[in-house]
Formats: sequence, structure tokens, C-alpha cells
Amino acid sequence: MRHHRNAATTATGNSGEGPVTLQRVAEAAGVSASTVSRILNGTAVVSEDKKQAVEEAIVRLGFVPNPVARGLAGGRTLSVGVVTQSIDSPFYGVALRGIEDELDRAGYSPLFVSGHWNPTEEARCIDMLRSRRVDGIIVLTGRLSDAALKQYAKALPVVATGRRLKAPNLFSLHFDNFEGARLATRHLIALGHQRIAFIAGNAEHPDAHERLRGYQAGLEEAGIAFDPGLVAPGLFHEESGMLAAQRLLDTRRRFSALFAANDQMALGACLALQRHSLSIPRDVSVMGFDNLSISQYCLPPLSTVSHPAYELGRCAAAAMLCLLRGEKPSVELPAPRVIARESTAAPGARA
Amino acid sequence: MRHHRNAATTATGNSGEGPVTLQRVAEAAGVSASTVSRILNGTAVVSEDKKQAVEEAIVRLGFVPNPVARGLAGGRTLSVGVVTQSIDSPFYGVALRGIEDELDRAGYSPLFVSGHWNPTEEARCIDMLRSRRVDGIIVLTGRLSDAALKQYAKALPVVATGRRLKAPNLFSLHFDNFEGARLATRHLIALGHQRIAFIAGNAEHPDAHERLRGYQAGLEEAGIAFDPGLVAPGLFHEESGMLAAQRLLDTRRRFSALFAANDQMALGACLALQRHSLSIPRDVSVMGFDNLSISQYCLPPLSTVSHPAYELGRCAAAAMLCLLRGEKPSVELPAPRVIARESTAAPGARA
DNA sequence: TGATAATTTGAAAGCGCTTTCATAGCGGAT
DNA sequence: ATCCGCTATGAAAGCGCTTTCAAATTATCA
Repeated sequence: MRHHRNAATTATGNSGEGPVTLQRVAEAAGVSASTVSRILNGTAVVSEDKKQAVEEAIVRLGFVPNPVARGLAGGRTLSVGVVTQSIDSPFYGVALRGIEDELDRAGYSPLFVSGHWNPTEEARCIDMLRSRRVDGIIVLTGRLSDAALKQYAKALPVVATGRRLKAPNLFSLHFDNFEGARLATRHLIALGHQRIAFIAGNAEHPDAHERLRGYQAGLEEAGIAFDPGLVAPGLFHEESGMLAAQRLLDTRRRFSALFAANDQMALGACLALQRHSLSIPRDVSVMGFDNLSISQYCLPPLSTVSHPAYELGRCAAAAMLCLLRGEKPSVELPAPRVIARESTAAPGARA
Repeated sequence: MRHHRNAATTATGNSGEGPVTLQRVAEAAGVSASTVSRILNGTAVVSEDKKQAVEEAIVRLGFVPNPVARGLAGGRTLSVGVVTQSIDSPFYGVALRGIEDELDRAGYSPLFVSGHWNPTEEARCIDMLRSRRVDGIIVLTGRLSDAALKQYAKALPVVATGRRLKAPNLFSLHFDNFEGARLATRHLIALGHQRIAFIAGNAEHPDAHERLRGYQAGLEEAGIAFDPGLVAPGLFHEESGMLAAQRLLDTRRRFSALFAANDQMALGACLALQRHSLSIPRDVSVMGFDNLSISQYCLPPLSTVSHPAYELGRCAAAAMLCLLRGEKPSVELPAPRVIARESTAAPGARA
């Protein structure tokens, strides 16, 4: 098992043999390793001439600090751990991209791990990230307790989405699901709908509850009585949306509009509706939540609530960078907004 | 900037102060660090009694080897780099999940980076992964040259998808896009279609060309002349599919079926068709490629060609694990298969 | 039984970097 | 000139592990 050589070596094909280490840079510049390190990290004042010499040597040799060694030595690894729930989630995937982009601009790289909405697994992921010496951790929603998060924040900066939480070294980013759902409901009501069914999300999901409440609030402010028989539970994925719509239809309760707690379930619901020869939006208006990119291309294009995943990721990463710099983050998420497309319309003949 | 403590420490809350290091395990077991290391890695024979003692100590202290230190010392980091093209791709996202699952079973963790279909960026990603001391690299398709990949394989095991390539320490996994596209075309022809339009993929994309060829081959074997006017270029995403279909429609060339080089473009095309008041499949049959999970929920559910992303990821990871063990991988991808759903049917009145 | 080879084991070096700690150099005050 | 307090710099220790190297132990053979 031989040490493999520094990446920079093969990449840039520098002259000398062996990897380009900080030590070699030091020799080339005629200074000590400590000095080079100090220049690299800005941890101390170094005379201008040495600084010049070192910087020149770094460029000439194509030196790239080894993050592994840095990590071991107790320094920063320039990497931040990201706990997502499922690497292939259409919603969070976009958020990951936002994180990636933002982090990249600062020279950091993300380490993605999936917790699968399982607190135990999420904790395991975080331990793993810590053992890999990440500089900070971004937790995209998930089911970890707030207390656990606060605990982690004692050891390294944490940014969490999907909650409102205040603690030292911890920043949380919350999207207003309640307001979004209320807006969506209001939109449906404004179109003239009175009987609006709701497909709820996974009960353990933090967002799910808020969206349900938003729906109820929307109903209430219009003076429409909340009918529990008009809400069906779902699991936030297409199939569950289809099943839920099915069930709703089976109860023979009438409704002219259907609001699903996310786009994926809305899509599934559309299929169920179509199977029952119900046309959208003529017979039933359908509204989703999240504004997945796919939603604008389905038939009919889905009305939904914007939930800026990319921005969410970017903001989370930006907040992390602030924390890492020791500053107090002050980023904020855009407010929810209804995106009216063709799946919603005024109630037609059949209501 | 103080060394933060080993993850295992806070996680398991062990008794002694400070992180649980290999050294501490050695002391607890009354042996030297070397011996513990040897047991951990199986690099030498150790007497049964010491082995017992060490294993007991490991469990008791909750010791978890520090991958960073391991990496530095030249050992394995138990991590493999994965170059994907875009972290939020609906197709590759699923592949990532396959990789994650398979790697996890062997105690490895993936490091995902995105190359964005840009060779320079991909190369940069790989350098980054190498500097982080990954044990191997999985490249999901991409535009890196075969030569570059072979070069990388000299330094560490490489598994690449989307190509046929043989080299020492390098394994490639290829899905038969040609055959898949031929099958799809054949399916359309079997339904009775004669004028089949095609929306091609990104020309620089390796898969795109094969799929086009498969389409042509399908036509040819049925004795249908290939009409270049019936193929429109696309970019593998929804919008480009919509635009391409638009353009096809604008040429006023008649076609009773439309085959898109992937599902995303097929979805976009469906929207364009619908905008022209063309019904699917009554007026035009639409066929996609990839079998994204969303495709079974769109309206109408999309006929497509299975392209097992999850399996692709799993196989790639399994192959990597073989390479890492010094074995020769022998995994193989399932053959393409047509998934007939409701977007394709025999040509109707209007053809 | 003594000598030699084959084992197991520990000490120590090293991976590439950061960070103390100590020293050399410096200007300013006396 | 002399002493003091600074600042810039280098030497060296250390992060947690692997791996050589050599010593210690045991087995093997004449």
C-alpha cells in the first residue's frame, strides 16, 4: 500500500519528483514551512518580500494544500458536511445544487450524506462527517431533534433548514410553509372554489403539519368550515398522492378543487383524477406545493406554490460561510408565492 | 483554532477524556499501537489473545478509526469519489442513490462532485477528489476523454459509465442505448406508425448519438426511409423537448409518433403537442427514454425505455468495491426493455 | 542441544500540515 | 551604549494512523 501522490502532481505535471508539499514550497522560497503555512492561512504577519517569494513559488510549483493533512493537523478542511434526506429527491436535489454553487465560490466543497428521514441514520451521518473533520454541517430539514442539533453546534457550526431555532453557532432557515399553504388555499377560493380537498404530507414531516394548518387557516379566513373528511393523508411521493386522491374520490364527497401538500403528490393525484375521467381543471382544479421544475411541464402545467429550493441551498451555504468566518448570518428566504398555471380554474359545470 | 474532538467522543459519550484514539485502545488492551493497527487492517497475523483483548477494548471504548488520519498515513480513507454531472439530475440522482447504498454496505462513503458536462470541470473535480485521498473514483458518463480516464486509472481504481473501455485498474459499464432506442422504434412501428419523429439529445453527449443510431436502425429494419427532416435537436431537458416539438410541428411535416431521446424531452414535447391541441396518444404517440420515476405519473403515463439508474449506480459501486479488493469486476447491466404505457397507441384517425 | 529460520511484537519514523515555543533582530527609551 | 519590549521567523512537536525495521520470542532442524 504505497502513498499515492498529490493530485497536483499529475495534474500540472510539475518538474521535481514527488508531490508538491508545503515543505517543498518552503525550500523553493527559502523560508521555513511555518512561514508558508502562516501566509496560506493569514495567521500571522509576514514580511512582504518573503510573502512575494512564497506566492511565486506556490504558483510556479502548482502547489495545492492537502486538505487531509490540514484536517489532521487540526486546521480547516475546507469542506462542509451536508445532511440531506435522500440524494435523489427532486426538491432537495436542487437545494444541493445551490449549496454546491455557493460553497464552491468560497473554495469549500460539500460532503453529501443521506439521512433518509431517520433520526438514527442522520446522527450516524453527522458522526461520520465529524470524523471526516468537516468544518461545519448543514442539515436539510430531517427529523433530528432541536436539542441534538444544539448539541452538535457546540462542536462546530451548524445550519439547519426547516425549523426556527436559535442557539450559539447555529443558524436556522425557515420557509413559511404555513403562509404558502394559506396563499394557495386563498387562490383556490378566489377562483370560486368552496369545497377544497387536501392531501396532507407525512405526519412526522415538520413541513406537513404547517401546510395543513395553512390550508385550514385559508379556509377559515374565507368562512369555509373545515371538513376533516376532505383531507387524506399522503407520504409526499407520487404514489401516495394517487392513492390519496383515489380514496377521496371513493368517499363520494364532492370537491371542486384539490390541494396537495407537494407537487409530487399533486401529480399522483392528477393521474387518479384522470383515471376517473375527471378533467383538470374543468372538473377539478389541482394545486401543488414546491414548484418542482417538472411541474411546469406536466399536463396540464401545475399551479403551485413557489418553494425556492435553489435559494434555500444557497442561503444555507451562505449562512454557513458566515458562521465559518465568525460572522452572524443575516440571510433570509424569499416569501412564498402562488404560481398560477393551468391546473386551476374557476369551478365548471360539475362541482 | 482548536482541534475539535473525535466524533465518537460526543456521540457515544465514552468515559475517558479526549477522543478515543487508536493509541488509547492500544493502552487499554495492553498492546502497542502497531498491533491494533494490524488487527484493524488485517495486515499481519496477531495472536488470538491479543486480538481478543483489542477487539474488546475497541467495543468498550467505542473506538472509530479516524479516516482523515488514515488517509494521511497513506492508508485507505474508505471513501470513493463520484463524479456526477449535475447533482440534481432526475436520472443520475437515482444512480447516486444506488452508489450510496452499495458503498454503504461495505463501509465506504461516497464523495459527490459535479462536473456539469464540462471536461475541465470534471478534471478539476477529480484532482480535488484525489487530494482528498479517495480510494477510487466513479465517473458517471461525462465528457472526459478515454485517455484521461486511463491516465487516472494508473493512480487509483476507476469505474466509468457510459463507455466501453478496457484498461488496467479501470472498469467500464455500458448501457446499450442503441438497442434501447431500436426497441423503442420497433415498438412504435409495431403499433403501426410509419412517420416517426425523433428529438435527439445533446450532440456532445455520448448517449445521444447512440440513441439516434438506434432510432435509425429501427427504421431501417422495418424498411422505413430515414427522413432527416423528422429529427430535431434537443438538449436533454424539458424545455428543449418542448422547443424541438414546436419546431417539428412548425415544419408541417406529418408524423403520427414522436420519440424523444429521453423522458424529460418527451415531457416537454407533450406540452408542445397539447398546446397545438394534439391529443396523446390519439393524435400523436409519444415515447421517451430512461423511465424516470415521474414518467409513470405524467398524463398520460409515458411509454419509455427502461434505463435502470439505480442498478447502474449499484453496479458501478459494486465494481469499484471489486477493484478495491483487487478483484476483477464482472457485473453487468440489465438489457434495455420497452415500458409500454398510455402515451403510445396505434395511429388513429389523424395520421 | 545449539544454531538458524520463522514468527509475533514494539519502537520509531513519517504522511503534510498547523501551532506552540523560543530565538534572533529591531527600534525606542534611558 | 544598554536594556526593554516588539515583531518576524524557524525549529520542533503533534494531529492519529500506517509501515518499516529491528528486537524478542518461538519453532525447526541438524
